[in-house]
Amino acid sequence: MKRARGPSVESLLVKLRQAGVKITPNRRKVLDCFLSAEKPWTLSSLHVTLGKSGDSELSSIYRALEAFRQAGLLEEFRFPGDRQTYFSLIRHADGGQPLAHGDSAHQHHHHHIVCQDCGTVSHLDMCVPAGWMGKVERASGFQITEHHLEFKGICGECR
Amino acid sequence: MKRARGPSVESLLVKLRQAGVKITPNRRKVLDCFLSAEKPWTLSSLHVTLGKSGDSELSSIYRALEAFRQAGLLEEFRFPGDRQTYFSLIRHADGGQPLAHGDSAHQHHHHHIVCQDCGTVSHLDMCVPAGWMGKVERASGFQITEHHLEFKGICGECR
DNA sequence: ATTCTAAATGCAAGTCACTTGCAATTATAT
DNA sequence: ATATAATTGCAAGTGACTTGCATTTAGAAT
Repeated sequence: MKRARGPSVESLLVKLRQAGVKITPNRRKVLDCFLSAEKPWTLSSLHVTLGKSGDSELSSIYRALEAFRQAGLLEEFRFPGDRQTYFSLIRHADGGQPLAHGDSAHQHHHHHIVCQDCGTVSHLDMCVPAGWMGKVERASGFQITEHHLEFKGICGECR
Repeated sequence: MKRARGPSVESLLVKLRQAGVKITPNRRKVLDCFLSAEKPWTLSSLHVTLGKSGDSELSSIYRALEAFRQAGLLEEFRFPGDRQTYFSLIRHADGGQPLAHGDSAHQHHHHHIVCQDCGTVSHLDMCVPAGWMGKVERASGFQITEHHLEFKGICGECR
């Protein structure tokens, strides 16, 4: 599994401040989860983790996720057949700074891949070829603003 | 929007029979929805449609969808931020016949694109380049068995 | 450091989209 | 025509959020 450099704590806190999001002890703990573990989190997994040590309320975590997402820190995604919503830190192409506005279409140059045996979720630091995206736009007549690509497969361990 | 030829009624009924799925009036109506409308259906949209004319029970439609999916007729997918599960007929690459077993990884050569303004869902009869999928496998160490790609954008009408 | 005020929290209750249990029916094979 | 495994209708249950509201608190302004 590849370890990619994510955004710094400071840049995230600045973003939150700018969005008018207050940093409470609970929210700091939620943020730390995302910073410390190279994996997508769910509302439930955060609640299990933070419930023990930090006894955070489910609804507070929920609202923290919403606030973080609206502030542009998190992206959400799902795997087909899975009821839960996953969240992970948005890692910008330049490794920490936000891209210019309007480039949102290709902002997240990574995707997710989940092992169908052990459930491990791995990041994939590559994106579909830009030229292919152009083909999609021409073929569909749509102007693409977002795309979500998720993989299932069998990881190296399980093979 | 492109109109692609889907599987024939007969081939679908054969598949269901083979899977031990009985064809009841209700299930026939569900199947007809998929055959008549070039769009993904949800449990709820089918219930609204069939509730009026055919007064089908929600749970029966639910179980029909499950049976159809297990028999290999339907695929399910979701759009991030959308709570509902969508279903659409699996349209094989050759336009009606199932592919050889083992080719499931690249069986569904189409994806979906939803307009963020009007909500229209359109099929996209193309798939990521096979060479790129190979790159993904090498980069991740995973053997890919499934991939799901959904787009959001602005359709020709809304632009 | 103290005050102020918009935000966040805890708790409880509500919503939505399924999902299941079970007794009564019914599509199919024989 | 009969047997029987599948399906149905109805009701109840589950999981994952999502919201309302009174109370508390982070962070800005003194």
